[in-house]
Amino acid sequence: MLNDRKKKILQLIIEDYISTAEPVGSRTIARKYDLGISPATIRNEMSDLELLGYLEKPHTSAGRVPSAQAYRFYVDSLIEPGSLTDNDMALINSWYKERRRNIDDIFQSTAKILSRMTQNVSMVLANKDTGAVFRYIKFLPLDSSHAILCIVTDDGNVDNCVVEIPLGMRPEEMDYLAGRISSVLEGKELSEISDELLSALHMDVAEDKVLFTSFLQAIKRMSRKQNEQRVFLGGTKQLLNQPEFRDVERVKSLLGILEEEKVVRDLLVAGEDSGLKITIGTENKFTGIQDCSMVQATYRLNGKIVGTMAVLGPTRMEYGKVITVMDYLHKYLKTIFEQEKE
Amino acid sequence: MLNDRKKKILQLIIEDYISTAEPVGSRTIARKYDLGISPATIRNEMSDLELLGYLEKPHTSAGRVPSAQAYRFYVDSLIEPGSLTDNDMALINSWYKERRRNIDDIFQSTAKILSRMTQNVSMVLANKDTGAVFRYIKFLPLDSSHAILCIVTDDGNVDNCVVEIPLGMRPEEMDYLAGRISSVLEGKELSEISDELLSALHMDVAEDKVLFTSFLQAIKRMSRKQNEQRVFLGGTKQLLNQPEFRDVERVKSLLGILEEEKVVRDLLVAGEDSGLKITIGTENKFTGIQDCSMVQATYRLNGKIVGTMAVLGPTRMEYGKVITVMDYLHKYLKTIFEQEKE
DNA sequence: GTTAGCACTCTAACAAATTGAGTGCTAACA
DNA sequence: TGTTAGCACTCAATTTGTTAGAGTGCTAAC
Repeated sequence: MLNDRKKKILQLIIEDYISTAEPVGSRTIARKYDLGISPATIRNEMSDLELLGYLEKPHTSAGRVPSAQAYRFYVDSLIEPGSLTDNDMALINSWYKERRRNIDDIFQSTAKILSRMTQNVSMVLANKDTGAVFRYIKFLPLDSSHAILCIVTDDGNVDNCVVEIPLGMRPEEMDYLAGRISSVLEGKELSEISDELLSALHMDVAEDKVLFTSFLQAIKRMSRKQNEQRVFLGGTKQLLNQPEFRDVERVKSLLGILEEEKVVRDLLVAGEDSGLKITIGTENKFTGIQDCSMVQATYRLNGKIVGTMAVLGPTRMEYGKVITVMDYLHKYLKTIFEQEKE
Repeated sequence: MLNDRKKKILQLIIEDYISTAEPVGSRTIARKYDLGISPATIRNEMSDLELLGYLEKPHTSAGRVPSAQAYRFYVDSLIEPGSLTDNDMALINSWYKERRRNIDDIFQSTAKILSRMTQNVSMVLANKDTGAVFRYIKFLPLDSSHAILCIVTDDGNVDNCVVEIPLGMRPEEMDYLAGRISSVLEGKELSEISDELLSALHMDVAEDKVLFTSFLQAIKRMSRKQNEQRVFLGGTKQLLNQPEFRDVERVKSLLGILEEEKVVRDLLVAGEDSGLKITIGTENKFTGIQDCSMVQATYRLNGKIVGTMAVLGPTRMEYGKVITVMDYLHKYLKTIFEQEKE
């Protein structure tokens, strides 16, 4: 185990490196932070820390740089939970208010805020299965040959599509049909409306084939939408602010990965189990981001995963800040979602 | 006026520079393209072209580079209309099919395709005012204290929101209210439903204040959505492929501009009048992109502007290819929109 | 255990030398 | 008169050389 002084020195080196991106030398530590010991002593300690695998030298006469192991130790043992400044909180709140018309806007804002606050790329995965329950369908007349089919769920969502009215069908007949379909599906969760159920229904109302096909498509679309996971990215531009990404090639390769929605989704899903997950460098098994770190937080509502958010950046990342921001966003979202459900 | 040989040489220089991004020297031209004249002769011609303002020298002993004037001449007189390869057309068609669920997806795909085919940033502005006409509103029951307010327009769009039912109000009363509002607004274009009209309506039904406010919000939102212009960007990542943007600072500054949706919208609206508009370098009056060129095509349906698409990149741009691609997309969209309207 | 002193190392920054692509001019040629 | 070979000249880019500075590791003294 490291003694207190080693810990302290290691912490200072890590934090200095995080903020400057420059290798840290013994004199820097002695000058900047008053530890009451001379550079030579610090040098000896650093030499030990290097031997123990916590520090690395880019070359003989540069300062030292934290290793992945050092970051791991840092996030596990050294980091102290911080809190946001009032200013930051006010900023976040105002950014959320900027544009909030539907639930997707909230996720989009979260991604944006996360990246702005951390100067890194952010990813938000929204699980949409809110367990909405089918209520009824209804046909609204449009013109002589078309009607609008509305599917109403108990969360107040309405999906609709235009359907053609079969020749000669009267409004009462359509209402009757709507009633029959409704009574069968009433109370079912959208996600549990299976193909079997629908085809059973089909037998029942087979006479009105055209109309039923339209209905089938609409309900399927709605249930798909319901189960859909959506990915929101934020701050891909922020990458360019990080000295690690001064090199255009590196930017390109990372952006290439982020462009593949499927990859991002897999990446996020892989880390969903634990509440807060921090992967440093090669701890992450996805190729292409193994020189990056990722902090991911998954949030649940009544035990169900609602979404997960992550920050991706160079291993030299402000882990403390990231965690603090995520924590705040987490709480903020919680309030919003609970309020949404009433 | 330029004689044929000068034209030919200028064209070769421009095209060589477009494809290599390197200043073009007299020997290169003589070697690559068999004009039957020696480098010395070409040198004399180039010297003339420089005097005439078509060529510029980065420095004494580099080759020469086309001036803005040269590009202008090129797009006006030298460029010959090309056509897409079968391969490209197949690619475009498949990309369009990839994801097409609603009208926005089409615009998004257009932006994506445009950027992929041209290796530059693309912008698509979608005007949404389709001239939809108000038909009627309808309340759908949800639970004892809530209903869903649906606003139906003649194009088959339904906007909906959950409203609270005033205590003690019976369904018949709500239907009556819906009928009254509907009869006043029926047949009006959403964009012409003014505040005055709504407040006049308010006088009329003032007794049901809570419900009416909800309705007001919904109709306003719908009319806003109707007039909304949406901007779709594509291929901001492509920037990094252009040698002109090897410098991270330049990338940052351009991305900064593209991030401001309002700026992009203004930029696109400014060039909407003409069918095809090419601005080269400082011909564009917007600051920040004056070292870029922009090719913009505006498409109309029945005389009304439906949208406009543009490609933004370095002045050294494959104008011919860009125009060809846009032309194809234009035709493709036309088919889709006409089919959409039936 | 701590520290001052010092030789040693290695990069980054700067300067000087070299290379090579390209031009402009001139004189000769068809 | 238009074309071309030849040659001196220019200038950025590359290479090579030099220096300064930051940092280390070791040793000996405290």
